[in-house]
Amino acid sequence: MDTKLDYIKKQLHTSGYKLTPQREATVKVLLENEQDHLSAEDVYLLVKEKSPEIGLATVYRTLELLTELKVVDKINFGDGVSRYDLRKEGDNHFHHHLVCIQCGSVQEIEEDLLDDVEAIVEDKFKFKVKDHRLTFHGVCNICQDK
Amino acid sequence: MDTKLDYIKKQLHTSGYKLTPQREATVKVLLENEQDHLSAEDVYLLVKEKSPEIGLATVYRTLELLTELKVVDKINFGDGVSRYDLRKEGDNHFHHHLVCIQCGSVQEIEEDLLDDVEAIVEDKFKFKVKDHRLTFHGVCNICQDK
DNA sequence: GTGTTTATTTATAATCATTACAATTTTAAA
DNA sequence: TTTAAAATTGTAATGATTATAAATAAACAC
Repeated sequence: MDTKLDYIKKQLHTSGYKLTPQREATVKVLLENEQDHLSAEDVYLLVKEKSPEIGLATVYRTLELLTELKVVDKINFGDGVSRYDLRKEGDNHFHHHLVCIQCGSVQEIEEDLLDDVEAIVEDKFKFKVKDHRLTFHGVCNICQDK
Repeated sequence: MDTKLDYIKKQLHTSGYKLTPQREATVKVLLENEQDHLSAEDVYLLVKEKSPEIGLATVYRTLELLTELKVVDKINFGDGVSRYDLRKEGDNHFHHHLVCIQCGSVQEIEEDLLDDVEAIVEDKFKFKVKDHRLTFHGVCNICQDK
């Protein structure tokens, strides 16, 4: 059931970090809001509902730690706040995002779109690709129907 | 000779903005440092060398204006500052970037890598693509030779 | 279990990039 | 030139994030 949570716990443990109640609560919030792109403040407020004693700095530190462990990706849509996006277990690259310039919605897509492109980059520029970030800006299907 | 500068001046004018000495000085700095990815603070310091009376707020406002006019792209490499990247005249999308995770260098590439990918996104997700941002993280050719 | 060392958390203060503000200056056009 | 709108300046305010120091909790040897 809770395989994702277990996976993340194991990641923490094997990297030598402790599993504190605060870290567990933060991870649970991320798992319960997988489709959203929460800011640190968002996460803080949600964690606080269940664990009111948590501090904002702890949430920041935990998110930074999870980023380092590649459990989440820290992303930025240009609105001045960092957002955190849970990676799929074993995924080796970022989700791609479709940002609607009319309604602001963010859709996440999982497709492997860049295999060919990465091959070109590696070959032509002798650049060893480890990861990528791809965001499209445009008009979502809902806004197109207006 | 100064076609790019002229082009930008025209863009300002046709959009109803005035060509002030501060704006011109800012644009010149961007043109003289095309390969770099300058932060607002970087631009401010460079402009100040030639035009010491300029204010930081003016640089911020000018860069914002140029972003709006699509003369520059505001980009973010996750280090807490926005950087500004001059677009090629008539270009309709962002440069792509190769960020080296070892030495931190940023290489800019101009290739049209995403035409096929955009077609897939438009078709499969009914998302009308207007622009995109693509960054690769990996190891540059210099660091590979170590 | 007790004590000890180290990691973690907390609350708050500090930092840093960016934006807002009010007063002043400049621009462009009548 | 006069004038009205636009732009700039210096500074203050904002807001996200990070650093700090004291307190707490965890792991581990004995």
